[in-house]
Amino acid sequence: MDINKLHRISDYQWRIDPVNGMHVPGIIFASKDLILDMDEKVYEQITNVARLPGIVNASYAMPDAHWGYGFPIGGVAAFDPEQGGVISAGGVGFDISCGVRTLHTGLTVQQVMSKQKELADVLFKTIPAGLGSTGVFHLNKKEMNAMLNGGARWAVERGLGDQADLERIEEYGCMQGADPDQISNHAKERQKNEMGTLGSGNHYLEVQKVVEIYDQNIAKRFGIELNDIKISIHCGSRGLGHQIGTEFLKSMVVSAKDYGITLPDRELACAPINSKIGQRYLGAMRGAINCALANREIITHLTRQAVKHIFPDIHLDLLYDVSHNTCKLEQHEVNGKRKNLFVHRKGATRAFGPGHPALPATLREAGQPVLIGGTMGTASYILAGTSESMQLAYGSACHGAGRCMSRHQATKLWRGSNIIQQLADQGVLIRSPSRRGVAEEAPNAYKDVNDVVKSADQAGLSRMVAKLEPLICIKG
DNA sequence: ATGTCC
Repeated sequence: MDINKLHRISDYQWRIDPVNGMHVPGIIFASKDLILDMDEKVYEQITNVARLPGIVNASYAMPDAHWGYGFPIGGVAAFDPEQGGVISAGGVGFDISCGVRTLHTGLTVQQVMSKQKELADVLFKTIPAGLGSTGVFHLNKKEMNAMLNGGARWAVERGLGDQADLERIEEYGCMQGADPDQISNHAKERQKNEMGTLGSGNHYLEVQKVVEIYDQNIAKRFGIELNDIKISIHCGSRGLGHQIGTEFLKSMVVSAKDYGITLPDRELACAPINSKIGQRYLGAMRGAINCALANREIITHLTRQAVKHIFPDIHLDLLYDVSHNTCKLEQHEVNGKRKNLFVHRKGATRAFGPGHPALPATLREAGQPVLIGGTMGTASYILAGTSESMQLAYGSACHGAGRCMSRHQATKLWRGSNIIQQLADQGVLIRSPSRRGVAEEAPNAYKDVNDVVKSADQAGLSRMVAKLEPLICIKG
């Protein structure tokens, strides 16, 4: 990106002044080097989002921002329903409520390393992964609707998770306001055999080691110590979310004209929040959020079973679960007034600061855990939401490393088998049904997660708490 | 991301 088009506010905050129909400025939170490496398309997309009706404050981009469908991935934008604000299927993304959860294990590095291969194999055998993978649970129509309404709470009620997990999930594991009637039978059909599956692409399950602590006080509150073994799960709403996104995107392109909305880009198809289709999408998307929460809960259940095969006395407790493709109704202060806003986070993590009422009592003083997934062979990070972040971008932070290369380009440069061998030499065991998938996800196809996280910390979006490195990765 | 194109 041409940095000369931006105004420097600080080393980690840059502004695009509103021009040509932009209602608000654009704000990018990133270091100069990360911005120089961003595609020019990201600039275009940030400015296009700023042209949508009812946008409040600014169109934001997180340090891991890259070119997405309509909105940039790493984009955050909030809309005011009282000012004609819109909701956009492309602003949420296709993999609705894709997210990360991290589990404590209580295992030592020695325990895991002495059983590294066995653990990798049993996890790979137990957790279905890959494109089109199906699970051991099959939902009839009634159960499908119960799942779409109940989320992780539905899974726990059926013995597929712990009650204690629920307070460690955004929305306490159940997104209110889901409307399964707004989800097509086709979307439900695609999902009925896919519960408890990882999926493909950048989705994974990782066994990780805590290698660095940056904030002892918050780490202690989160239950993180140096050399701890954690397990992180990254996946979303599978075929259901994708189908909902596809269908509503088409409908919103058509309906935009009816509502007098001029789209700066077809991919930014959207509808007024206070419109029939806007409300329908909201109900469907909330169902997909519950689908992703239930999916991660079931995968957690399967992971607990798998780990018990090798370590019978170990039980995994949930640290936290974050979603990073959502649109949520939240209260934020705008010019000194509390406003109800619909906050789109696409490839961006909610990062509420200390004291926020949405956080459970056990985490409220520390701030929300922000779980940042790396790539195979590189680090993941745990951060904490800050008070400052609430003012900067509605309490939001980055979500991962962010791609810097297309999947196609990656498969031209690398072979999956070589990547797996290289990582094995570094002590990281990979298990995947797809060699090509591994090549597409090669660590070097991503930005340096260390730079991304440092920018998020320095910009004030979140505070670095701990760094984790992978030992085992089950890759979709 | 995705029954990797209805």
